[in-house]
Amino acid sequence: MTDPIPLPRRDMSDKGLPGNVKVTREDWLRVAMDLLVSDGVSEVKVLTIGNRLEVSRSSFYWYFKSRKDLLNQLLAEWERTNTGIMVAAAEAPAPTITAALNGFFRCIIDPDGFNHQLDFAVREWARRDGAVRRVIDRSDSARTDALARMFMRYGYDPAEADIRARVLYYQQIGYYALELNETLEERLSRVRLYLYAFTGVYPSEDEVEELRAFSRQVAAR
Amino acid sequence: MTDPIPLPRRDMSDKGLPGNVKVTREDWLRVAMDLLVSDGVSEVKVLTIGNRLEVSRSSFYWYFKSRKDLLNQLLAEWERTNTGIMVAAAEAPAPTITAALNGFFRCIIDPDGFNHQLDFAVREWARRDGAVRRVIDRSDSARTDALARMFMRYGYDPAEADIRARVLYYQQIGYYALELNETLEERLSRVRLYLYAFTGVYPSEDEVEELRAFSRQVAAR
DNA sequence: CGATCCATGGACACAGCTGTCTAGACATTG
DNA sequence: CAATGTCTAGACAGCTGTGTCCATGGATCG
Repeated sequence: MTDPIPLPRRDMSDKGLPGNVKVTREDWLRVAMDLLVSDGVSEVKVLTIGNRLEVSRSSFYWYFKSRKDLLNQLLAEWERTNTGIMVAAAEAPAPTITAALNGFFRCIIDPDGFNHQLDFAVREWARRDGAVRRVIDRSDSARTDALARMFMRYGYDPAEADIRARVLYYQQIGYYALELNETLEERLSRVRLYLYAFTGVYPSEDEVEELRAFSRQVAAR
Repeated sequence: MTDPIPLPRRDMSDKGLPGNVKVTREDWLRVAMDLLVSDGVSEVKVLTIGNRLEVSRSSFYWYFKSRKDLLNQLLAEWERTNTGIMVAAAEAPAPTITAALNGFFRCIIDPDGFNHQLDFAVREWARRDGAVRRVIDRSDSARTDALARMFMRYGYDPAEADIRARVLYYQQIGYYALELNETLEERLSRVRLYLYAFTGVYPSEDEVEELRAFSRQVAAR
């Protein structure tokens, strides 16, 4: 982790950094992203980030033109990651619709997959910024379209596929909006009926068990 | 961005207000609620409200102990109204489950019913305030419980009723979270399939038409 | 060694918001 | 009429946040 060799220059841990450098541009971005995710855009403050990095606030302006400049880059980062992951999950091949839906839920559950806290922070941000609003609208369309195509691949007619995609996607966003704190077991106990409610088809026991196993495995690490 | 929008000043400049009085405590509350709904809790500022009322900011402190005092009353107002309306809609008698669901949607659609913008503003507020968070949790439970009982009244077994209530409620919250701007006709074209997706049962043509008629009537006024 | 560049810290100006204090303005009441 | 209570405006203090300016410290390279 702490190499005596210079160059890696991205860990805040020690002085692998040359000269007077204490933090990098990536450090500023990383802490800003953490703040955006945990506390919302209004808490992404130059002062706060500087304090966390234990670095003077004015150093910020060496790396970024302004606070707005920083925020734009956070938005670009969100756009680059979150939507692509969900669309890919919806497009992954699977033997049945319930198995395909499992793939969607795996992407939702996986901490390395869809970052719902980031998604929601950006969504809140969009409430007061028209430019952000437009970026989000594009992503929402891309996601629901991908989910509708998923249903269509398993024989749902386009109108029903569209509705089921919307119900599924809206429901998932709503689940996050509510910020419930269910236990893992509560959620898992409902897997079978959720899969049924979303598809109109009962999943096989193997499929139910597969999603439960995946969830427990994720929770364990 | 937040330019001084004048306006919501009361109609007749001095409507029987005695003496030097320009605005009432209710004026402060009303404008504060408008701001909460449209721009979120962070925009509920004493200065902003005072400007809109065209009244000195310092008058505020005659009516309220502090900004926090004002916010507490807005929260109480929300608690008093929004949840009760939705629970009542879920409990209203109806001949079929699809008709009962229609009742829920009517409450959602009616501008005098459930105020989703307020609901969402309070939800965002709760992200950074534990006390608000607890108030909301109570309401969410009350709402989903009422919806589950609605499904059970039409013969769904408790487990399935619970899931369908959650899918319905989460989906509705998600719909608002996305802040889509569909046209009325887009929404209405999906009524039949929505009713089917949520219940597993196709609604009668009369039921579909009844909700559409209600929507158009609301939109017209 | 000295010139140069990168990165930082601290001072400063400025803006927005909350909350306090005081001097009044105006009706009501005695 | 005058005393009282109710409401308001404006000045002021204090805090937090952004952005600019300038001096300085350290690594690197000629």
